[in-house]
Amino acid sequence: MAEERITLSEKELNQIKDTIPADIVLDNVSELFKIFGDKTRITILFALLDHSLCVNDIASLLDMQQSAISHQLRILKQAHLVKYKRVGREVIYSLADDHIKTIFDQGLEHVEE
Amino acid sequence: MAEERITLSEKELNQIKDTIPADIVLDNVSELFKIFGDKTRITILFALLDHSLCVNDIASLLDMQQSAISHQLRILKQAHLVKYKRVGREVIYSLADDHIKTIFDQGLEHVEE
DNA sequence: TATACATATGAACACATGTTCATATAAGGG
DNA sequence: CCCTTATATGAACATGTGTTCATATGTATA
Repeated sequence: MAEERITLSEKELNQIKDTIPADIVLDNVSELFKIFGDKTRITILFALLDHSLCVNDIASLLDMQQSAISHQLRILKQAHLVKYKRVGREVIYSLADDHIKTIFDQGLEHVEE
Repeated sequence: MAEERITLSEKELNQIKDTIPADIVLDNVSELFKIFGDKTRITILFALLDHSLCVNDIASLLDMQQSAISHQLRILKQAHLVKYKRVGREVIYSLADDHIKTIFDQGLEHVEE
């Protein structure tokens, strides 16, 4: 009986390799998801889906210290996921990107299975 | 001049709180994204988008040790992101879910801005 | 300008995470 | 049966991460 070849040849491996996104893209995508992969941050983003909020209100909503929220907002800022404007003493944060909702919806769908 | 109220009242905060998904959902969604938030894992998933692959071939593709790949596959298994079947000595892994591609596409879109 | 309020930030700490190494388990071939 | 190949797994280790605490910065108001 002819042996069934399971392990791929080098040529086949190279063809598959070509279908995988470039290294830099993999870095950026995993970096993006890493940011979503924290409960505090994703809760902040969900809260901002429909409302612009100042830091203290976010801290109240999540029942967390203002400092912890500030640290996380800095991370979200650096990833261009939120934007902000100063209004008097307060700083109002809002979402920077429309993809976020779509990504979350897909995540929710997967989770709800 | 009437003071402009910026900070939200407790009532308003509660209304916003109601729009945020339940705690358990936030746990699950952040857990899901946390899994995507690792370059090795997301590369494995990209490779599996179009092909079923055995462990060694995945290790070759990523140029990583078999052990590291096995550990990551276990995590992907536990999250129901991949499924597997044993074929002789080999174990063939494939994607378990169709949402994955959609989520990745959105992630790529965000990154490519 | 002194004080209070809102936010940001650095250091420290505890905890989580990913890889490696060694080895166990599983299966097929001689 | 023994040997080789394929995969899984536990322990150890180094590194990364999120929160807290203390404090700095920025802004308004008395």
